[in-house]
Amino acid sequence: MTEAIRAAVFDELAAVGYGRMSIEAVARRAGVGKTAVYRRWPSKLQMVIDVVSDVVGYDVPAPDTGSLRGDVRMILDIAARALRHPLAGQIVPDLLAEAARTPDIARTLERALRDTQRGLGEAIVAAAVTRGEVGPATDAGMALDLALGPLYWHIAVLREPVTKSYLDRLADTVATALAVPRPPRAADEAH
Amino acid sequence: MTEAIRAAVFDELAAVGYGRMSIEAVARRAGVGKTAVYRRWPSKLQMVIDVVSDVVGYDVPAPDTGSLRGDVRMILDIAARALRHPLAGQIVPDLLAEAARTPDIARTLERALRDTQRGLGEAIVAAAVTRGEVGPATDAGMALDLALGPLYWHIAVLREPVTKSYLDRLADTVATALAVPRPPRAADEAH
DNA sequence: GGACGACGAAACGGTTGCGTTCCGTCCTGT
DNA sequence: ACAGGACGGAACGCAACCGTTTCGTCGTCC
Repeated sequence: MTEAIRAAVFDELAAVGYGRMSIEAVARRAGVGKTAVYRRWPSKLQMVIDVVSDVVGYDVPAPDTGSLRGDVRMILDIAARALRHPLAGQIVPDLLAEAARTPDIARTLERALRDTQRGLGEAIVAAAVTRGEVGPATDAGMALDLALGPLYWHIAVLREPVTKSYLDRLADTVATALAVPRPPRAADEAH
Repeated sequence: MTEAIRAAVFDELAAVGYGRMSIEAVARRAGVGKTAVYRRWPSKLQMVIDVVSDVVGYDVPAPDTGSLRGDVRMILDIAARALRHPLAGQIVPDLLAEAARTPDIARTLERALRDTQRGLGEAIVAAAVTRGEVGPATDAGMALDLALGPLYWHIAVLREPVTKSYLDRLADTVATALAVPRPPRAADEAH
């Protein structure tokens, strides 16, 4: 029962988005009376936050492939797989947009994204540091930005297909960029 | 009059999002009767597409600072300035999410983003190639992904402040990553 | 200065969703 | 076998919007 409603929330979110989603429609889709919904959650916002929180409470295992490039490639693969999922691919951008005007949603996504993500980045960079692949001052946050940013941009913004080859090249580039020692600040400030 | 309505569309888009936006609310905000709106556009979708198309018809001049790093930095600055604008920062992610379920919106954004963007990337990379900063096989698409992806990720997804220092480091990293000759494919396939 | 067009305001009937209440049924636990 | 709880369904009054129509008032052009 509760499971049917949770699934219906996802389907409805994907179909019409958070803004247009109505509790009536969720109940209809789940095949339950809306009484059943109101018995569980006091509002649309609370319902969505609860349902979404449940799902994003996954724990991505820190990859350990033995090389920075391999680790980055694995993270890219996991992220790409998630974003390619029809439901997630539709819901994530939607909630992201909604987060800009609903602090509770922003907080939920923040916990989901930033916290789990930060740990991942630090683990990967730390491993690469001990391996001697990158310098000890390497910025883990920047590393993840470099990897996930282009991926998200490609999938969610440009909406172009992401091929294995693209992921390979992206992982290559990111690992290389991080491995290169800080350049001697050639051609500084303005042109 | 028409100008007031256009402005109201933007404000309303930012305030409640495309999904929740109603023509009545737009008319109310613009201080006109909804008759005036319906006289101009047949539907909410057409109205939004028309209004948005008008604005994104800008022409970003191809930067020419004399160095790849400088060109990248300038593009990052322009993009960051645009995304930091309260209206754009709210509206862009919203329309992006809506684009996933409304082909007409997707097409509008595609023209706006991909086409103007592609030209920019190719111009910058071409200039860098003639300067000898990068190899002739450099992928302009990947170059832009590398620059704009992390920026968008940082601003719109992580919602963390983007400092000048961050943009500096990002431009540095991107320029460096592109400048490095393709590595000898060390440690290939799986781990 | 007279005609025409665009305007706002208001109202139309219809739909959808809100959050709540009530009722009759069915399932469960004991 | 019985009691209690959760269920679906229906209806409540209320509000917002839909897209259209009507009407009286301006402003503008010739």
